[in-house]
Amino acid sequence: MPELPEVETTVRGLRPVLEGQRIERVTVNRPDLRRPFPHDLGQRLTGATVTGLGRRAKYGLVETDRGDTMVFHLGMSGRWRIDPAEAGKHDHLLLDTPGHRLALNDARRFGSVDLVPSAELAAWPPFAALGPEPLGPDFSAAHLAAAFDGRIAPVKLLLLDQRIVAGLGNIYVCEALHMAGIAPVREVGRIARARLARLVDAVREVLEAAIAAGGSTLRDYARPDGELGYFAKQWRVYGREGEDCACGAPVLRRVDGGRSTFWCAKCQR
DNA sequence: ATCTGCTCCTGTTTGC
DNA sequence: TGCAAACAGGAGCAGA
Repeated sequence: MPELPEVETTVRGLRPVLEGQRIERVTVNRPDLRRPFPHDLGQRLTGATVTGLGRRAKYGLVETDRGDTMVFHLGMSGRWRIDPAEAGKHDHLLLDTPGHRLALNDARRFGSVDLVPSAELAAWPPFAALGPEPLGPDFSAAHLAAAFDGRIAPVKLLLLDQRIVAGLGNIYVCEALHMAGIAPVREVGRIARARLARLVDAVREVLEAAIAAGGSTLRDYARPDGELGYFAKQWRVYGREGEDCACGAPVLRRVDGGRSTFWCAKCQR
């Protein structure tokens, strides 16, 4: 599942083959993913030179010299294939530069591609309400305390709220809560400040470890170069229902609205 | 404003 | 063996 670390890994993988390159050809094999591509995507990208790559939350950013930024979201199954040996069944968008072919492949089509004037990115509706980057300076215990104040929702739910912190998904929220010793169902308004500080540290630690490992994988995530990430092996609770936590107690799983939560009732209170 | 629950999509895994 | 149901889940939205 591409969460922040996987998107960061993807961007880092794309940078050497895209930065400074001219997009000579754009092929749209299918005009939409989760929502339609911009109708003039090909026209606006063809001939443009990529001036930089970046990331905001779980979105990848491809900035061009035309004043546009292509914003992509990988959804659940999205990945960029670099110089694929053969056409993939779900290669929805192809970008050809003088040296490489890039294919955006997304079997489950939960992803998106948009073209946004670079100067208006911050005000672009999907970005306008995003919270701070979890690896940035504005994500702190004080920030969480303010965001959680007076609310009764379970902490896991609010950590998934991109308006509070931008970039966490189901996997890393489960992992960070375990690392911080906080139960997923804990009401946010009843978490002591010191524990929020631990949570902030845990979020940063788990994300940085995942980026260092090259991004996680479940089944269908691949790095841009096609190599599978391997951080999955380091998960403490995610996907480990019934196995022993490091403390010896079993890892538990519950499902809310079709979404799984993994935790240890002994370590997390 | 907050919260719950549903929808989208399809390849893979699980269960009978 | 074969087929159906479950499962993965980010984001957006309706409705209470």
